[in-house]
Amino acid sequence: MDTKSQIIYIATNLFQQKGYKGVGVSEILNACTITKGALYHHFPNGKEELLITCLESIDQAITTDIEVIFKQYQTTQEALCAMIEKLVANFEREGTISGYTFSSIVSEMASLSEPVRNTCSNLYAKIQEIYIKKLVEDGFSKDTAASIALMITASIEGAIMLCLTDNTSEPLKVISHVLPNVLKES
Amino acid sequence: MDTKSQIIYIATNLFQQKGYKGVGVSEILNACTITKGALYHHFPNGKEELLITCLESIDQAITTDIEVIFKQYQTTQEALCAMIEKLVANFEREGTISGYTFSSIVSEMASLSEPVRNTCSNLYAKIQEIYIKKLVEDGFSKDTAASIALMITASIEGAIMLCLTDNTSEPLKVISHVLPNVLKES
DNA sequence: CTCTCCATACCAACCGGTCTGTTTTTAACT
DNA sequence: AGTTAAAAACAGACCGGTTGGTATGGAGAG
Repeated sequence: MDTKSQIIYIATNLFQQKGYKGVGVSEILNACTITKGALYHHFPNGKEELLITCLESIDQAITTDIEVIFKQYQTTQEALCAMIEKLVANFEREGTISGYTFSSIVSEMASLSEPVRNTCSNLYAKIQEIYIKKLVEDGFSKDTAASIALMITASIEGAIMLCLTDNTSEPLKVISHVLPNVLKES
Repeated sequence: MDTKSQIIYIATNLFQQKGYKGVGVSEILNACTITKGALYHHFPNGKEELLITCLESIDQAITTDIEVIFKQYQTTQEALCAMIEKLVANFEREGTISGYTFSSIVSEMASLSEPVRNTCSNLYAKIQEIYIKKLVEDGFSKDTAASIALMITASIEGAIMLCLTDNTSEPLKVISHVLPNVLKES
């Protein structure tokens, strides 16, 4: 793997765990066993440019992953269950959700950097698009599909946060059981 | 208002907006128009002690506020609608949710500081307790009440995050319409 | 005279970022 | 194929500014 990809991969993990300000440039350098010259060669605009690149990398990872799962299962409900199960497994294995969320960055940077906020906004929109598409296939109208997709996104993100605070995978499991109620006609 | 209360009040707002690492001690000092001597007199253990005090202050504010609303309305659903409406109004007035969430601190500090993580965990538990109590009054069993309460908390927190990223109050409004579906028998 | 409360000067550590110089790879020309 | 120039990739010293935190000293109240 080339240096740039490695930087992105490692920095992404760090940012997800500790947020933007929580990770120092030198910490990234140590983790990658590179020096400042390398980092500022690939990311001349520094840390924030790296963050945005990482966010786009997360975007790729999340959306393709979700899309794969959503193609495997017939209904939205089944796909959601499988997806959350994967999140739970991920959490129980690594003690943190890596790769599926970037809430720490959102809540930290939304009020500080417009570019970052925008990138995150597009990311969430893209994820919801996948849900909406499947929901429409399930027979929902476009409007209700959009509402449900938002509800799904919100509750999963919130549940992940509760998992981190409580140090249990329970919240995600509970969400998985309650979400079907949202997938009924309104 | 005495100096200590003022520090807590102002620091709480700053922490909610920018997270823990996002706020410098000197920034707090400027906002309070005090000096380091005052801060470290009232909080000898420094910034983290101040944060935890702020979290407990948020706890007080949130729980009493929610409790007032939940006593005003008959059913959980009505109370929730009123509560979210208040959040929406707050967001549209101030451009940010102040006083009702601390997600930025959670996702940032959960993996870094056990004391902070624990404080946050207790906070969320306390909020859910209010929901659960009302839900049991509505006729739900204790187990399903707990599940629903968690779902409510998660979706609201997630919706707040989406509001911040999208810079709209729409997500909260949508949640308000979808949440009733969760309040049916499972 | 003491104790709470606070102001100020000071500190080492670290922050993100720049700069210059060196190595390594690539491309072109003979 | 061998030589060479240019460009990409990187190393590491250096910088001003800021970080959270400490130590000292003074003002005012009891």
